[in-house]
Amino acid sequence: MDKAYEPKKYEDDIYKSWEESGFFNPDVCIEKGITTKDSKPFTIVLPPPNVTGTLHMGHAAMLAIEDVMVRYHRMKGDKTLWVPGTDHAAVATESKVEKMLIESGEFKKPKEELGREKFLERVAQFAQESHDTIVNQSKKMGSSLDWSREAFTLDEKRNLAVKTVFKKMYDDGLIYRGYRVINWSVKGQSTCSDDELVHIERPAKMYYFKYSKDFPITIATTRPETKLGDTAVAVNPTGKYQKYIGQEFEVQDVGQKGHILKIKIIGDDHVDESFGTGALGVTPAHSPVDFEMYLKQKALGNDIGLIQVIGEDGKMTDNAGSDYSGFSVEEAREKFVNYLSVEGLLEKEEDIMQNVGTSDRFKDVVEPLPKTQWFIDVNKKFQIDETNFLVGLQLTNVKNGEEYSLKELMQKVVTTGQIKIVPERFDKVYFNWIDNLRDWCISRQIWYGHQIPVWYRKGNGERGTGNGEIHVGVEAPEGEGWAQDPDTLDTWFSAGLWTFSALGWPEKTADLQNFHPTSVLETGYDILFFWVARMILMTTYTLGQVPFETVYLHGLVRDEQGRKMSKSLGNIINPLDMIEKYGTDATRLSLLLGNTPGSDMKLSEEKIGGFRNFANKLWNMARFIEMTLEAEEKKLVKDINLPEAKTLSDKWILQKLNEVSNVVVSNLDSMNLSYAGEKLRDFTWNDLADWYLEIAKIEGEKSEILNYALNTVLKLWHPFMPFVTEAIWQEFYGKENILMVEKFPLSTEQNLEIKDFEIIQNVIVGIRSIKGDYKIDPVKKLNVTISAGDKKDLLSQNSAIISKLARLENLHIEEKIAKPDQSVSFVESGLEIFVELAGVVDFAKEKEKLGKEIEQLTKYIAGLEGKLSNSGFVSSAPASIIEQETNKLSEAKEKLEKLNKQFSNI
RNA sequence: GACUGCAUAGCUCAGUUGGCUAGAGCGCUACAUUGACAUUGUAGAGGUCAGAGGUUCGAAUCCUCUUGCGGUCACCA
Repeated sequence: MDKAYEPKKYEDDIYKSWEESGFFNPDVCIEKGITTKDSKPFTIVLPPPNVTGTLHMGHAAMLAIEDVMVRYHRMKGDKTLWVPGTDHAAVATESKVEKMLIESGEFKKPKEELGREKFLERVAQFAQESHDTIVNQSKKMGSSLDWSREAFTLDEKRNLAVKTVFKKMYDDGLIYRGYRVINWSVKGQSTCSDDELVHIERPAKMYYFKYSKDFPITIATTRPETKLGDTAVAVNPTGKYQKYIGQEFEVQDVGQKGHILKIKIIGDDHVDESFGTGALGVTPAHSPVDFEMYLKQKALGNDIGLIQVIGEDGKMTDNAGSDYSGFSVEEAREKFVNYLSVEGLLEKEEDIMQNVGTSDRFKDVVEPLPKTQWFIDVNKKFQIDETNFLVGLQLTNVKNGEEYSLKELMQKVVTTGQIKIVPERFDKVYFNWIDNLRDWCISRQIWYGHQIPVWYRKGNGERGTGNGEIHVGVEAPEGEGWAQDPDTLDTWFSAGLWTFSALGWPEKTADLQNFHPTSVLETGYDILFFWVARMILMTTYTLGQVPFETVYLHGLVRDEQGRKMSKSLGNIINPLDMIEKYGTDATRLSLLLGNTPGSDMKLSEEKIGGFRNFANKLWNMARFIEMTLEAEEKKLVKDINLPEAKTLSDKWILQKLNEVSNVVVSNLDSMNLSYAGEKLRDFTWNDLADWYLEIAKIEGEKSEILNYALNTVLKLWHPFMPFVTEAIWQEFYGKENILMVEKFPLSTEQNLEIKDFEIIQNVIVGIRSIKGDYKIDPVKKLNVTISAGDKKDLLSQNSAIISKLARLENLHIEEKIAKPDQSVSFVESGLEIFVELAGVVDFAKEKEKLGKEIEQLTKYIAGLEGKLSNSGFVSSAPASIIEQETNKLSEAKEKLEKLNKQFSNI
């Protein structure tokens, strides 16, 4: 073995050997007897990265976390599957390619110049390249994904799933075509859903004005130009303007000569008297709230009308009047405000802070516009019909024939605990989101994505705005004159089907039977709504199953100052660079340890470097063990049983090893990956390397235990650090033996008494501390005398260890012995340890130190005594606690007695 | 505005159902160093667990309030 572990030398070959073994594929594992057909399944579908570029640290964290879970379960013998895939990411990818084509100078308006088909070819080509990069990077991370099952959200199989679900929802009346005010991105020339809006706060002006001199009510707005399309003024039904309700005004010359507004006064509870002027100018075409009011009035038989004054291009329409038509919103605003002020209609301008919705993708402020679009109705009830489901109805407390809305179903599976969210606090966030959820606009006016499976003819406009024939189906309709809706679906529609579409639905595949519902959905909390919630919606509706049993949410990876990593800040840590520099295992550990689910993690290069050191430490421990065995002319054995403990230290390390195995198992089961890893690191470095390996050098003849401990530790570490552990394993046992599919050390009941060893440790540490305190060269060998009482045999049996590790010249152990001259002492577990320090003992210092210790101990004893004499404590505390406290007290008292004696002897 | 998270050593964080003289890693200080490892070892310093009340025999842990910093959602014209 090399002196230092060099990740680069091993990683690629090892990954290749895993791939060649076929063990990423559960079918192969069954074939080779690693698991069985009937074993418990463990499934994760990878949150598919967008094909928009390369992987970042967030992806790396995701891959690392999921790979730990997957490798752990595979080693446990579960039928384990991790399905890879990528997401077409519709808008994100399309706009990225468009931008690239423009930047390359090849095109000015790529979509126009190329046409739909050619443009999509370009996008597909880019997506393919991105995909290849992503796959390679995922492999670099060591991800044990089953590549034979790879899926893409826009491939044929997934397209079939999308069309099938669309049709089903349409037939159930859950997907409908509706004329609504939607969020329009002028820049992107497409709708976006409510969830894709990012609200930003910005300064704005609030204008107070009247439509005309004789109009009775003043209104307030931040968007005066839209007021050219007002059709009503809403007032509180019981407020100060109550008397006007029902009146209708024909206002002449608004904004320009001849522009007439017909304004009805309506009552609406939504209007808050204390805000603005207490009256609201209703612009049904350009505000979702106003549109709701419009619908409400219409339902009451009062059609107030709707006038669209802003077009899809963000410019004023003819409806705004000839003076405004064709002007930009900003220009029109200036013009109209100027008009109002000249006419004396403007009462007040006020500077305010305003929240506006911007498109997350296109970064422009969205324009609310009325358009006919496709929506998913989240409130409409539908009947549960178990014959629709592949494997029947599997939702807790949901019965066949009952009626649910999609919202209710989404709530139900979490309230019943059928889906568990980790950390739990995100339950509330989830429910809060559902409570505020409105119908989901799913149609997008872009080309890259699943084209809506709807065809129109005769009397229908391009997007079916008329009342002609319509065909919704998986296949195109037969006959002449049909045209498919040119729009595509929101990328989250297909992503919502991911757990089951990736497993082959709507075909009745074996994978669906075997691996769905999936076990864990692990992803960043930032896409809880976008994706996780929508998968729950789609899967419960389509399959009558939950998509997954547990949602594990990780936090965002931030820089060491806690800032988001971004190009503009220049603080991006690239996972591939870190892998190159420190190795994959170190990079993985830095993302796995030292954080908790759901909270953001701060990452620094230093941290990664620290774990590189650890990987090397593990390597060198293995190297040492190999050399030790060689020296003893022993061979490392792969399948070694629990060896017999010959010495106290053996007992101790075997017990510790067992304890840490149990901790790792139970914490991996409860998904505390970080805690499991930290405990394992502490054991490996502190107990095994720093103590036991040092003792092995002294006691010798430990080949079996060293062999056993190393094997166990490599297995325990494998899910976290697959490469270095596998490298060591194959170095020892040959390339035909693959650690990845070895049996994970399961928890056992073993209870060896290790207290005695801890006494030895404390004696050693105590002596070392004295050396440190007196600034004595660690190499200098000292004489130590121990007054050991009934522990004399124990200490004598372990005197070699004490002498060596504490670097002693002579060690005298007696049952009872007086303090030698020129010595300092300490008390440990009833022992008095005297360290001879000829010439350097500073009695004053010694006395001061002892005094401090006595003082502290006295306080401590007083506290314990107080506790134990407190009748409340004695009567209400559990017996085990009382016993524990009693023991503490007697130990402390014994120690105090000895310290007092020493103190008076100085 | 509603909801929500966080505040523990210089830094990053553990601390699982209340039972600690409050821990780890990094950093810092001192010392060591030829055969597993300087990507190392040994030891040390460093904390009124944000503040104030409360519940309890017992609070870093539970409750209330205050302060500071985040996050998510939201139709206030």
